[in-house]
Amino acid sequence: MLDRLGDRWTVLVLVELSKGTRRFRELERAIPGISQRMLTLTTKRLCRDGLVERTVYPTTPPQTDYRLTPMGKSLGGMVSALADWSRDHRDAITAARERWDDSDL
Amino acid sequence: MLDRLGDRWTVLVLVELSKGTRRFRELERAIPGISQRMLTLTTKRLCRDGLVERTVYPTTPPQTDYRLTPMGKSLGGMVSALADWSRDHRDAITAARERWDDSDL
DNA sequence: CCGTATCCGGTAGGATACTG
DNA sequence: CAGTATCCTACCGGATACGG
Repeated sequence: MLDRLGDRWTVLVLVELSKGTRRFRELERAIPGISQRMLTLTTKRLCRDGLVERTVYPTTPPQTDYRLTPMGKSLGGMVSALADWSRDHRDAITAARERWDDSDL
Repeated sequence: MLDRLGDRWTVLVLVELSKGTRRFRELERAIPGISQRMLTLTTKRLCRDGLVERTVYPTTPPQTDYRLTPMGKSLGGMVSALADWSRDHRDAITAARERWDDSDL
Protein backbone atom coordinates (compact mmCIF):
# COMPACT_ATOMS: atom_id res chain seq x y z
CA MET A 1 0.00 0.00 0.00
CA LEU A 2 2.97 2.26 0.53
CA ASP A 3 3.48 1.55 -3.14
CA ARG A 4 0.58 3.84 -3.88
CA LEU A 5 2.24 6.60 -1.89
CA GLY A 6 5.41 5.85 -3.77
CA ASP A 7 3.77 7.60 -6.65
CA ARG A 8 4.52 11.21 -7.33
CA TRP A 9 1.18 12.19 -8.82
CA THR A 10 -0.90 10.45 -6.18
CA VAL A 11 0.74 12.51 -3.47
CA LEU A 12 0.18 15.77 -5.34
CA VAL A 13 -3.47 14.98 -6.05
CA LEU A 14 -4.05 14.13 -2.40
CA VAL A 15 -2.47 17.38 -1.29
CA GLU A 16 -4.63 19.39 -3.66
CA LEU A 17 -7.84 17.58 -2.75
CA SER A 18 -7.18 17.99 0.95
CA LYS A 19 -7.70 21.70 0.32
CA GLY A 20 -11.23 21.05 -0.87
CA THR A 21 -13.41 19.68 -3.66
CA ARG A 22 -11.94 20.10 -7.13
CA ARG A 23 -13.09 19.60 -10.68
CA PHE A 24 -11.02 17.67 -13.20
CA ARG A 25 -9.66 20.74 -14.92
CA GLU A 26 -8.92 22.47 -11.63
CA LEU A 27 -6.75 19.57 -10.58
CA GLU A 28 -5.00 19.60 -13.93
CA ARG A 29 -4.17 23.28 -13.60
CA ALA A 30 -3.22 23.03 -9.93
CA ILE A 31 -0.66 20.31 -10.60
CA PRO A 32 1.90 21.61 -13.07
CA GLY A 33 3.27 19.01 -15.42
CA ILE A 34 0.64 16.34 -14.95
CA SER A 35 -0.77 14.91 -18.15
CA GLN A 36 -4.43 14.25 -18.72
CA ARG A 37 -3.69 10.58 -18.85
CA MET A 38 -1.91 10.47 -15.50
CA LEU A 39 -4.60 12.54 -13.85
CA THR A 40 -7.37 10.16 -14.90
CA LEU A 41 -5.31 7.13 -13.93
CA THR A 42 -4.42 8.62 -10.56
CA THR A 43 -7.93 9.71 -9.67
CA LYS A 44 -9.33 6.38 -10.78
CA ARG A 45 -6.94 4.48 -8.53
CA LEU A 46 -7.79 6.75 -5.61
CA CYS A 47 -11.49 6.13 -6.18
CA ARG A 48 -10.89 2.43 -6.34
CA ASP A 49 -9.04 2.56 -3.02
CA GLY A 50 -11.95 4.34 -1.41
CA LEU A 51 -9.96 7.50 -0.77
CA VAL A 52 -11.73 9.76 -3.25
CA GLU A 53 -15.34 10.18 -4.34
CA ARG A 54 -16.45 11.24 -7.78
CA THR A 55 -19.66 13.12 -8.54
CA VAL A 56 -20.67 13.54 -12.16
CA TYR A 57 -23.11 16.27 -13.19
CA PRO A 58 -24.58 15.44 -16.60
CA THR A 59 -24.69 19.06 -17.71
CA THR A 60 -23.30 20.43 -20.95
CA PRO A 61 -20.45 20.73 -20.78
CA PRO A 62 -20.15 17.89 -18.30
CA GLN A 63 -18.67 18.48 -14.89
CA THR A 64 -17.03 16.13 -12.43
CA ASP A 65 -16.23 16.84 -8.82
CA TYR A 66 -13.59 15.02 -6.83
CA ARG A 67 -13.50 15.05 -3.06
CA LEU A 68 -11.78 13.09 -0.32
CA THR A 69 -13.70 10.48 1.60
CA PRO A 70 -13.26 10.45 5.40
CA MET A 71 -10.50 7.88 4.99
CA GLY A 72 -8.96 10.01 2.27
CA LYS A 73 -9.02 13.04 4.54
CA SER A 74 -7.11 11.28 7.29
CA LEU A 75 -4.45 10.33 4.77
CA GLY A 76 -4.55 13.71 3.09
CA GLY A 77 -3.73 15.41 6.35
CA MET A 78 -0.58 13.40 6.81
CA VAL A 79 0.50 13.85 3.24
CA SER A 80 -0.06 17.58 3.43
CA ALA A 81 2.09 17.67 6.54
CA LEU A 82 4.78 15.98 4.49
CA ALA A 83 4.41 18.55 1.76
CA ASP A 84 4.79 21.32 4.33
CA TRP A 85 7.88 19.62 5.71
CA SER A 86 9.50 19.44 2.30
CA ARG A 87 8.77 23.10 1.70
CA ASP A 88 10.25 24.09 5.05
CA HIS A 89 13.41 22.05 4.57
CA ARG A 90 14.04 22.64 0.91
CA ASP A 91 16.80 25.14 1.55
CA ALA A 92 18.52 22.93 4.10
CA ILE A 93 18.46 20.01 1.70
CA THR A 94 19.75 22.06 -1.19
CA ALA A 95 22.60 23.24 1.03
CA ALA A 96 23.39 19.67 2.07
CA ARG A 97 23.55 18.62 -1.56
CA GLU A 98 25.94 21.38 -2.46
CA ARG A 99 28.17 20.50 0.46
CA TRP A 100 28.15 16.87 -0.67
CA ASP A 101 28.82 17.66 -4.30
CA ASP A 102 31.72 19.92 -3.39
CA SER A 103 33.50 17.56 -1.01
CA ASP A 104 32.95 14.44 -3.11
CA LEU A 105 33.29 14.79 -6.85
CA MET B 1 11.64 17.35 -3.26
CA LEU B 2 8.43 15.40 -2.91
CA ASP B 3 9.91 13.49 -5.81
CA ARG B 4 12.29 11.88 -3.37
CA LEU B 5 9.38 10.82 -1.20
CA GLY B 6 7.70 9.57 -4.30
CA ASP B 7 10.17 6.73 -4.24
CA ARG B 8 9.20 3.40 -2.79
CA TRP B 9 12.61 2.37 -1.49
CA THR B 10 13.43 5.72 0.06
CA VAL B 11 10.33 5.55 2.21
CA LEU B 12 11.08 2.02 3.37
CA VAL B 13 14.69 2.83 4.23
CA LEU B 14 13.58 5.87 6.21
CA VAL B 15 11.07 3.81 8.14
CA GLU B 16 13.66 1.20 9.00
CA LEU B 17 16.32 3.73 10.00
CA SER B 18 13.89 5.62 12.19
CA LYS B 19 13.91 2.51 14.37
CA GLY B 20 17.60 2.92 14.97
CA THR B 21 21.08 2.60 13.49
CA ARG B 22 21.44 -0.15 10.91
CA ARG B 23 24.23 -1.80 8.97
CA PHE B 24 24.06 -2.29 5.23
CA ARG B 25 23.14 -5.93 5.42
CA GLU B 26 20.59 -5.33 8.15
CA LEU B 27 18.78 -2.88 5.93
CA GLU B 28 18.92 -5.31 3.06
CA ARG B 29 17.31 -8.05 5.13
CA ALA B 30 14.77 -5.73 6.76
CA ILE B 31 13.45 -4.56 3.39
CA PRO B 32 12.20 -7.55 1.43
CA GLY B 33 12.67 -7.31 -2.28
CA ILE B 34 15.22 -4.52 -2.37
CA SER B 35 18.25 -5.19 -4.52
CA GLN B 36 21.78 -4.40 -3.49
CA ARG B 37 21.94 -1.84 -6.22
CA MET B 38 18.84 0.03 -5.11
CA LEU B 39 19.92 0.00 -1.50
CA THR B 40 23.25 1.65 -2.28
CA LEU B 41 21.61 4.18 -4.57
CA THR B 42 18.93 5.01 -2.02
CA THR B 43 21.28 5.38 0.93
CA LYS B 44 23.65 7.47 -1.15
CA ARG B 45 20.89 9.86 -2.13
CA LEU B 46 19.74 10.14 1.48
CA CYS B 47 23.29 10.93 2.57
CA ARG B 48 23.59 13.55 -0.14
CA ASP B 49 20.36 15.17 1.06
CA GLY B 50 21.71 15.37 4.60
CA LEU B 51 19.08 13.00 5.97
CA VAL B 52 21.37 10.06 6.72
CA GLU B 53 24.90 9.73 8.09
CA ARG B 54 27.31 6.98 7.20
CA THR B 55 30.04 5.67 9.49
CA VAL B 56 32.61 3.28 8.06
CA TYR B 57 34.64 1.03 10.33
CA PRO B 58 37.73 -0.21 8.48
CA THR B 59 37.66 -3.62 10.12
CA THR B 60 37.78 -6.96 8.37
CA PRO B 61 35.20 -7.65 7.28
CA PRO B 62 34.29 -3.98 6.81
CA GLN B 63 31.25 -2.54 8.53
CA THR B 64 29.13 0.47 7.73
CA ASP B 65 26.53 2.06 9.96
CA TYR B 66 23.68 4.18 8.74
CA ARG B 67 21.76 6.50 11.02
CA LEU B 68 19.36 9.38 10.60
CA THR B 69 20.55 12.94 11.08
CA PRO B 70 18.33 15.25 13.17
CA MET B 71 16.67 16.42 9.98
CA GLY B 72 16.27 12.83 8.89
CA LYS B 73 14.64 11.98 12.20
CA SER B 74 12.02 14.67 11.85
CA LEU B 75 11.15 13.32 8.41
CA GLY B 76 11.41 9.72 9.54
CA GLY B 77 8.79 10.33 12.20
CA MET B 78 6.28 11.53 9.67
CA VAL B 79 7.02 8.76 7.26
CA SER B 80 6.68 6.16 9.98
CA ALA B 81 3.32 7.62 10.84
CA LEU B 82 2.37 7.08 7.22
CA ALA B 83 3.53 3.50 7.36
CA ASP B 84 1.41 2.95 10.47
CA TRP B 85 -1.57 4.50 8.72
CA SER B 86 -1.23 2.21 5.74
CA ARG B 87 -1.01 -0.82 8.02
CA ASP B 88 -4.09 0.25 9.96
CA HIS B 89 -6.15 0.87 6.84
CA ARG B 90 -5.00 -1.98 4.68
CA ASP B 91 -8.14 -3.99 5.27
CA ALA B 92 -10.44 -1.06 4.60
CA ILE B 93 -8.66 -0.35 1.34
CA THR B 94 -8.72 -3.95 0.23
CA ALA B 95 -12.45 -4.01 0.92
CA ALA B 96 -12.97 -0.81 -1.07
CA ARG B 97 -11.13 -2.31 -4.02
CA GLU B 98 -13.24 -5.42 -4.01
CA ARG B 99 -16.39 -3.36 -3.89
CA TRP B 100 -15.14 -1.32 -6.83
CA ASP B 101 -14.09 -4.32 -8.87
CA ASP B 102 -17.43 -6.02 -8.31
CA SER B 103 -19.64 -3.08 -9.22
CA ASP B 104 -17.55 -1.96 -12.17
CA LEU B 105 -16.09 -4.62 -14.41
C1' DC C 1 -15.21 19.64 -20.31
C1' DC C 2 -14.14 14.92 -19.26
C1' DG C 3 -12.36 11.25 -20.33
C1' DT C 4 -10.39 6.69 -23.29
C1' DA C 5 -7.19 4.39 -26.72
C1' DT C 6 -2.91 3.82 -29.05
C1' DC C 7 1.73 4.44 -29.94
C1' DC C 8 6.43 4.70 -28.36
C1' DG C 9 10.90 6.41 -26.24
C1' DG C 10 13.52 6.82 -21.78
C1' DT C 11 14.66 5.10 -17.81
C1' DA C 12 14.13 2.80 -13.44
C1' DG C 13 15.66 -1.05 -11.59
C1' DG C 14 16.59 -6.37 -11.44
C1' DA C 15 20.26 -9.96 -12.41
C1' DT C 16 24.79 -10.91 -12.50
C1' DA C 17 29.62 -10.72 -11.92
C1' DC C 18 33.48 -8.61 -9.89
C1' DT C 19 36.62 -5.67 -6.25
C1' DG C 20 38.55 -4.24 -1.53
C1' DC D 1 30.58 -7.48 4.35
C1' DA D 2 29.94 -3.48 1.58
C1' DG D 3 29.88 -1.84 -2.34
C1' DT D 4 30.72 -0.89 -8.00
C1' DA D 5 30.00 -1.85 -12.96
C1' DT D 6 27.63 -3.62 -16.92
C1' DC D 7 23.93 -5.37 -19.34
C1' DC D 8 19.12 -5.77 -20.47
C1' DT D 9 14.20 -5.45 -20.08
C1' DA D 10 9.58 -4.02 -18.49
C1' DC D 11 6.97 -0.58 -17.70
C1' DC D 12 5.96 4.29 -16.75
C1' DG D 13 4.23 8.03 -18.57
C1' DG D 14 4.22 11.87 -22.37
C1' DA D 15 2.20 13.02 -26.96
C1' DT D 16 -1.46 12.66 -29.86
C1' DA D 17 -5.89 11.76 -31.58
C1' DC D 18 -10.51 10.68 -30.90
C1' DG D 19 -15.43 10.06 -28.49
C1' DG D 20 -19.40 11.43 -25.21
